Amino acid sequence: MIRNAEMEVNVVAQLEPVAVAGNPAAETKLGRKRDHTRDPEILAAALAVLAETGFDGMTIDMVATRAKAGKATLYRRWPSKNELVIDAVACMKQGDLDPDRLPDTGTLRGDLVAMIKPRSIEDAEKKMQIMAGLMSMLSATPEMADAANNAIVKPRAAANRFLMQRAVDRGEISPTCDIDTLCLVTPSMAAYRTLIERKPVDRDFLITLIDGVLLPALGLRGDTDPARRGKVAPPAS
Amino acid sequence: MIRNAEMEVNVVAQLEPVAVAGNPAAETKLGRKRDHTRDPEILAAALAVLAETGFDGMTIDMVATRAKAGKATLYRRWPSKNELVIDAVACMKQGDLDPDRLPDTGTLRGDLVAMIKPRSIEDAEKKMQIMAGLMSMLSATPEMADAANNAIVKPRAAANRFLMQRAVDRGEISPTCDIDTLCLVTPSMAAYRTLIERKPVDRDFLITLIDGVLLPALGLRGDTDPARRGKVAPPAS
DNA sequence: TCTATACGATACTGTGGAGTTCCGGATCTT
DNA sequence: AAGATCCGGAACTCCACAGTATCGTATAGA
Repeated sequence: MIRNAEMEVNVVAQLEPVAVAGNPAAETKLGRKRDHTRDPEILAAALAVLAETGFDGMTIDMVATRAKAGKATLYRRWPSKNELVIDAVACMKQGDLDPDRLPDTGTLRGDLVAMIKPRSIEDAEKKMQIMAGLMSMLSATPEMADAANNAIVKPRAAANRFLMQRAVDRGEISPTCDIDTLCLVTPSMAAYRTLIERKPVDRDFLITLIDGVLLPALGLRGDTDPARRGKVAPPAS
Repeated sequence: MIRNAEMEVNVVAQLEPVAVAGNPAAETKLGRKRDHTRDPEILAAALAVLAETGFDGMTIDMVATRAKAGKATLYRRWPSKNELVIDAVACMKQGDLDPDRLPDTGTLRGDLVAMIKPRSIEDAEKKMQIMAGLMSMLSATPEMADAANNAIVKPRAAANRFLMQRAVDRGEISPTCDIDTLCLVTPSMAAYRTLIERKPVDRDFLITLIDGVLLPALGLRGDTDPARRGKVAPPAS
């Protein structure tokens, strides 16, 4: 499900022999080279299994089977299940939220509404499933918590912060607003709705958040007219 | 750590012989009776282990040891680990959030601030740990999801809703406010902060939420914001 | 007192998964 | 071509834990 074939892979343990001075055997590697183009496929398989079964329900065999790889291959590249999962989560950054590609409609509400796309919702939902599968080990493995936070929540919060900051810069909202807190409202409440309430994070819910929480808290009047709800402002440019 | 010794215990499988008409053996039970006063201790031990290790890391032996009970005793009362945990979660309702005992200071801000007590924070933190430990199985076991939602989040949201509704009733805030959404802001963001960000949910954070998110969204001016920004429509009469 | 049962403690069984090892075949370097 | 290393696949070891069985002891009712 990961489309970005050139996804950057930061394998935690590279497992390559250290080039020790005076050790000629370490300088040139003979034999077949490791096919690193398969790393992303394996990590994607790990993410898929993780989302479906959670960390504890996931087995290395499941990942290997789904990636059409051998279990030994996985252990040649990652020293343990833990490190494989940490790597998989860390490598799932997705470019949907680059500041360059964010909407720019001229109003904060237009920008926020324009970010609601079926693709974006679906993507967020899958990330939430992964987060749920990781939850139990976050307290025991801080590296996992950091990886999850950096890959799943921070990018979305950063996008919201960017849009809000731009609204501040053009004078739409007051610079005294607590943007750092408010940009976390949507991710937090979407997570709660998905993981605990088990209700869908659909367009209506997100519009409710924007008009009932975010904009009022920023000193703007939410659009309370149901007839106008969901209308996206015409693209700027 | 559960002080309420009279905690109600809804054992899922009571395991008592059904009094079948015509079966004399089922009517009178001989021998030593089961000591049901120990049920709460066992469930409390299960909750403690659950919070510390998560569901998958928790073993029946850990619970038995902490409860100073034998493993067989646990299996005499609950048919499986799953049912024990469901029962433990369902029985953890705590009376700190009765509508009768909620603060009544005359203003919504006063009420919300008055709910910030060290005891309350500590209690919420432990519940969050339990929730994290359950996360991975919520999707697989709906009964668990319901038990967790009912015992952990719903009571707090209900308390917030009660305070906000009272503010509506006395005309402090507009009845058009989306109270059902706003009463979930604090629990959601506290959960995010605890479980993913791994920062403490302290008094400062909660005050920030109240003054930077909740009150502005309800059309009230937060305490820390000196500038009077966009005004929300006055209460409809 | 006698009997049936609960109790804590401990040993035991069965299963499932992490991690390892080996195999035949493929692919790279020299 | 030859040797080294990778590959997928499968068998293997090791261990932790759910659940069961059995012990001697304690306590309830008859």
